Parts: sequence; structure tokens; C-alpha cells
Amino acid sequence: MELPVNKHQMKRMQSYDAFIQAALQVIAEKGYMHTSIEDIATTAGYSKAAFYVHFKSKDDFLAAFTQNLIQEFIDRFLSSFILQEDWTASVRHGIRLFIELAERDQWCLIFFEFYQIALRDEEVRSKLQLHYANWARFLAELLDKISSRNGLRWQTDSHTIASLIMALLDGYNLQRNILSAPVDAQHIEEAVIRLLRAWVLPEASKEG
Amino acid sequence: MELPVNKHQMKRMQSYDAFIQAALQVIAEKGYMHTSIEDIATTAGYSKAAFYVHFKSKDDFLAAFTQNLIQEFIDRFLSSFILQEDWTASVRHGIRLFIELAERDQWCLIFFEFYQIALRDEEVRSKLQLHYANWARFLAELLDKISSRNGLRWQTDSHTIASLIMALLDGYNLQRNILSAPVDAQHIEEAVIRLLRAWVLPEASKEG
Amino acid sequence: MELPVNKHQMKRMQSYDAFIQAALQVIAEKGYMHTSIEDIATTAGYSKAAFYVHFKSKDDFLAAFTQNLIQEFIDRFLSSFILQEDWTASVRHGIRLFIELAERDQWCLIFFEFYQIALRDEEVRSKLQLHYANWARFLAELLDKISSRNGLRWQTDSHTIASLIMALLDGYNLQRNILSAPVDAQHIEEAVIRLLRAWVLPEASKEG
Amino acid sequence: MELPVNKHQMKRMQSYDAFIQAALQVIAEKGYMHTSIEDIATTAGYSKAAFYVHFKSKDDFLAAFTQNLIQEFIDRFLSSFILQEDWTASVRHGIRLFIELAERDQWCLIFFEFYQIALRDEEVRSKLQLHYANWARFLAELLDKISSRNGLRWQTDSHTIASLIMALLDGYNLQRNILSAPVDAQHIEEAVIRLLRAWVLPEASKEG
DNA sequence: TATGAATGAGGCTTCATTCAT
DNA sequence: GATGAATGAAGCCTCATTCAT
Repeated sequence: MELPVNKHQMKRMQSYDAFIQAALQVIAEKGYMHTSIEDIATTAGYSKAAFYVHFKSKDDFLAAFTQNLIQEFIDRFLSSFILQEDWTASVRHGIRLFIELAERDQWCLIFFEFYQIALRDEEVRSKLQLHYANWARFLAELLDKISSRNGLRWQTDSHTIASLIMALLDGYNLQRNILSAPVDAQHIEEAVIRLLRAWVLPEASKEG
Repeated sequence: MELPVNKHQMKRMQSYDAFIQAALQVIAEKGYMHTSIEDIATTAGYSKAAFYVHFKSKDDFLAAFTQNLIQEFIDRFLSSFILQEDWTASVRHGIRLFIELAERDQWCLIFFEFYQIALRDEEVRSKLQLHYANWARFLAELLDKISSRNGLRWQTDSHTIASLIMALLDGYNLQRNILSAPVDAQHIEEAVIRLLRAWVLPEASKEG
Repeated sequence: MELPVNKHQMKRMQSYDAFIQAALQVIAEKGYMHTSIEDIATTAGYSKAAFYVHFKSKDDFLAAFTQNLIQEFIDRFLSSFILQEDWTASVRHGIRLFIELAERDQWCLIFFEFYQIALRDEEVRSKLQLHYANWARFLAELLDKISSRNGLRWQTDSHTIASLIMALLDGYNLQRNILSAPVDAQHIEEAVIRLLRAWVLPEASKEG
Repeated sequence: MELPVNKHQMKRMQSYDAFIQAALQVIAEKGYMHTSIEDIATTAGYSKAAFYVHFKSKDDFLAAFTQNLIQEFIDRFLSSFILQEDWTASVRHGIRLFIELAERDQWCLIFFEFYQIALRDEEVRSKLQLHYANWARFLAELLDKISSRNGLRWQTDSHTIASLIMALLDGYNLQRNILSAPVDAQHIEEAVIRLLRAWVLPEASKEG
């Protein structure tokens, strides 16, 4: 991901990106399981053989693709998320953003499929686990920030709370996208806020 | 599922079951994506051709297998679940049972993979959706039972609450099994109970 | 083809015939190439295994079927054909009958397919060759009868003439059934009669 | 059918032709029905997978092969056929050429098998029908040429006569190749010429 | 860098046939 | 005589991958 310095490198980056973008599109449409290298190459506008100029094998590609996927998801989230004055507003804003991103371009489906792949693929697994850990840490830090700003104290450690909230969000995405249950997103926001309140030590509770 | 009355029927049932059980084992191990009919047949101790005596095609098998999977999961749950006097005990018992079942024999992994498959396979999708709806209904009825027994009133309709609890459980299973996050199951029980308390109308609250 | 003398033999004949008839129907519809034993058995109302009670193998069946086909074709022709006073009437009547039979129940198609099979199957070939020879002989005798009755003399030996007429008829059937050319049957009658006249020694010609 | 301009195109044409030629050989030997892609590929000296580089499926191949078969047959005929001064010589020459070509390399057998296939395969059928129509037209034009050159007039329209002659030739080929009847080719020539004479309007007859 | 040609391995499915009942 | 279960062999096709250009 260095900056290109000559024409060869420019070209290389162009086609590399074309493959990644094409894969994103095809995988969203047909699922990784049913996506062949031919599919990706054709969509990218290159030949199958060109694929192997960039990636040693399909597994190699998978790793690169996964990395890209994760990075882009985080980038998009962070570039849109703004901490609000009112902590409940922050929570609602964050949840909405998360769900919105997950749904755009079928990313959610792709992620769930990659969770699946992670089961059998060490490299994908470690990448996703890191990704997940990053989110958990980000959320835990957010909770700490909230608590210190609002003079709250969590009854349970913030990392555990973060994990549970992520579970709820993941489960919700699963329902929405795979099981197509029509529970409104607003209920999720409500539930998270109630959960957070329920974890606040009673005596310290003086909401911001 | 009639009882067999002659040797032919005996044999047929035996081999059918052998295929289903073999599939369960192989799919848990390698994932459906990487499971060939050869794998299943060999594991079952039969020839590939024998597979086609029972199933018209791999898709046909998938449908039968999914149905079986769902049915067995429910059967096992219901045959072990006992409503407790104390509603929190009921909730804890149910959650523990659910998680335990999901983990035994890698069922959880299989289910998540089938959610994935459901995305592209109409038949599997409809079966899983029905399965999900059944669980949601079961849970909602349980909540109603709890509320009437304990003189509680839910602030939100019980079906929505049921859906959110299931989201939490699904998300938790995802973490545990796919992302291998080590949050303890007990935190989930805690969270669910707190959530339920948070949804009880304050004035009616006189816990059983 | 003996008369049955006991129940076993009765049953045997019944199912045997059922297989032959079923085969006739299925083969006419899908072609021998695409007809499986399963197809025949199912259409006959028996199991695949029952097929092997009557026929040692598919090849064995093929021989029996071919024999039956030929026999029935001849039987039908001979039971309908009536020698006319006027020899041209005889010829026209015979040709019409032949074409009609060939078309009924797609027999023509079946015959052409069996010519094909004969290429690679010794047994079928010898049966069809015998069948063909019989027709040629029958026709030659007919020509002889005509010539003696009408005081004609064929310029070429009657067997050769018979062969050429059969070639014309076969070729015509090919066109009609496989190439679906719409030449009217009446032209064939015309052509045959003209051919015959052309072969009559001029001096002897005094038509009946 | 452009001339190849680079090595890739050279190679492609080479292998394509190898497949077609191999198919011609194998099909002549074993019949299309019993010819597998493996057979063709092995005979051509390539792998099965290479077959699919050129043909999307066996059906697709069938269409290409049929087209090639027809084209080559016509090309060979036209490149050898020379219109003679004497019309009977033309007829004899044409018939001999036709029979000779049909027999070389077992083409006749292949054609008859493809007539068979045409019954169940729309694409092959339409190609063969076109082929047949072309022959009929060619023959009819030839007849017209003959009549105008020799001041004859056909009693029946030339297209019908052409069809009947083709029927005779087809039927003759059938006999020769499939039923192995030993009638001499010369009888066919004789018969065709007599038929043609029989169709000439008496008054106009002043043979060339 | 990019490509067309080629392939080995493997997957799904069909089918003629056997055998115990 | 008739059947359901089971199979080995074979067929069609896909796909990740390599290689010469």
C-alpha cells in the first residue's frame, strides 16, 4: 500500500484494486462460496491469469480481501462517527451508523460469510479476531469515556459490557439480514441503552 | 417416521439415518461447503450411488438435512427444559441449555453455516425462518407465562423482547464459536435478566 | 411364445408383454438411446429388478424387442394387404399401407434408430438384415406375380428392382420423418409405377 | 475461419481442428452415442478440460461438429463435381461422387446417426434440414439446367423430382451401409436415369 | 504486466446390474 | 415371480492453477 512511484507500480495498484473491488461486488452478489476466480477476473476486466500476477493463490487473495474488508469498514465508521454531548445520543448514533454500514452494499452478508470461512481458515480467522478485538476495545474505551464524563460507574467491567453489546448488534444483524425478522432498529437502541443503565451502579447514577 | 414393519423398511431407515448422521459429523468437521457426497457416503459406510437412493440430489439432501437438524435441536431442547418456580431460574436454565446444546457436536457451527446457505437457497431459508419464528414464539409465550405468573407487565410487546433476547444469544454464540471470545456464559444470563427487569413496568414490579 | 399352461406361465407372459409394450411406447417417445431400464420398468408398472426376471441384460432385451418389432410390423402389413386386380392399384395400395404403418406410433422412427443400433450390435443387425431380406423377397415375388399375371417381363431381375423400390421407400420415410420434407406420398406412388414401367421390356408391355 | 495471425490463434485453431478430426474418427468408429468427451479428447491428444476451452458443453460441440460435417461434405462434393456435356453422364458422375463421398471415412454412417440425433435435438435438426434443403435446391437447379440445355420439359416440378432422387440415394446408402445389401451402384444410376426419362414430357424428348 | 491455452483433480449424477427377501 | 436396496463404472462438467508468449 506504498505510494506508487513509477508506471509499473501504478498499473499494478490499478489492477490490484480492480480485483478487490470486483470481488466485493461479485461476492456480495453470489457469495464467496460460489465465486470463482473467473468471476472476479471477468468482473474486474482482466484475465484469470492476471489474477495470479497479484495473488499467489485463492487463499492468498482471501487474506488480502479480508484485510481490505475490515480496514474499509473501520475507516468508514470512524470517518462518520461523532461523539455526542448526551451519551445516549452517542449510543444511538453509533448503533445507527453501525447497522447502516453493515447493510450498505451487503457488507453484513459478506461479513457473516467470512465469519464462516474463519472457522476453517486460520489466516482469515486471526484477521477477523483482531478486527473484533479492535471493535471491542473501541467500544470499551467509549464506555469508559462515557462513564468518566458522566460520573457513572459500570457494575461490570467495560470490556465485558462491550462484548455483550456487540453480541446484541451481531445477533440483530443476523436476524435482519439472514432471517429477515422485521424488528425495528430503534428497539435495539432502546435495549442497549436500558442495558447500559442496568449496569450502572445505582448510587452513581446521575445521567448526562 | 412410522415404525418399520418389515426388513426393507428397516434397512431403508438404517441407511437413511446413517447418511444423516454421517453428514452431521462430516459437515461439523469440514463445513458444508467442503463436504462432498463422496465424503458423506464413505463416512456413512455406503457407496455414492446409495446416496441417490435416498436423495434425489444434493439440494434435496440439503433440505432433508436442514429439516432434521432443526427438528432434533428443538426436540432436545424441549425434552430437557423444565419451567422453574423462580422466573430468573427459568431464564438462566433456558439460556444454559440453549448454549450447551448449540455447542454440543458443533451444532452451533452448523447452524451458522446454514444461515449462510439460507442466503442463496430458498428452501433452506424458509425452513430456517420457520425454525426461528418457532423459537421466537416459544420465547414470547414463556415471557407471557412469566409475566402472568408473577404479576408483571412488559413495557414492550413480548414478541419484540423475545426477538432481542434471541439476537443476544445468537450474537453470543457467534462470538463464542466463531470469534472465540471468552466472555463467560454467566454474563449473558445476567444481561438477559437485567434486560427483562428493565422492560418491566416499574409499578407492577414485584418479582417472583 | 407358447400358449401358457399354468398360472406362472400366464403371469410371466403378462409381464413380458408389458415390458415389450412399455418399451415400444417409451422408445417411440424418447428414443432407445435415452431410454433406461428404469423408464421401461416404470412404464410397464414393474420394478427394475422384474425386468431381469425376463431379460438377462439390456442387450438381451434389445434382441427380443427387435424380434418383436419386426414380427409385428410384418404381421400388420400382411393382415391388411390385399392383392388387387390392377397391378398399379396393388402397388399404390402396398405403398400406402407401408407408409401408413411406418408412421403409426412412430414406428418409422424406431426402425431408423434400430438401423443405427444395428451398426454396432451384431444380433440386432442380423435380425434386421433378415427382416430386410424378407421384405425384398416378398416384393420380388410380388413383382414376379405381377409380371406373370400381366404378361410383362422385367428388364432387370426382380430382386434388384425390389431392392431399389425399397430404397426409395426407406429414403422417403427418412425424409418424411426425420427431415420433415413435405413431398406428398402420391408422388412416391407415381415414381414407383413409372420406375416399374421403365423396367418393363417394351415389347411385352400390355398393362393389366 | 480467418487466417491465423499470431501463435495463440494458431494454437487455438490447431487444437480445435484436432478435436473435430478426433471426433470424426471416434464417432465413425463407435457411434456418437458411445463416444465420450474423454474419447474425443484422448484421441485428439488433449485433456478433457481442454475440450471445454473450445466447446461450452457436449451439445455445443454437437452443433459445431454437425456444422463442420455438413460444410465439408458439400465442399468436397462441389470441388469434385463437373457438369458433363451429356446429361446422363452428369447424372452418373454426380451419383457416383455422392456415393463415394458418403462412404469415405464412414461419413454415411455418421450422417445417418445424425439424422437420428436430429429427432431429439432441435439445433442439429435445423442444421440438417438446411443441409438437406440445400441439396434439394442444388439438384433442382441442376435438373432445370439439364432441361433447358436439352430442350426437355419435366412433367412434375423439378423440386419434387429432386426430392425423390435424393430419397432413392438416401435409401440406397441406408441399404449399403446399414443393411449391407449388395445391390450394385450402377443399378442406382440406371434407375435415376430411367426415372428422369419417365418424367420428361414425351413430345419434348430429344435427349442430349 | 497481461493473456490465451491447457490441465489434474475433483464434484455431481446416471445407469445397468446384483442380491437378499 | 417380484421387489427394494445397493453398487461400480462411467459420464459431464468446473475450477484453481501453470506456462509460454
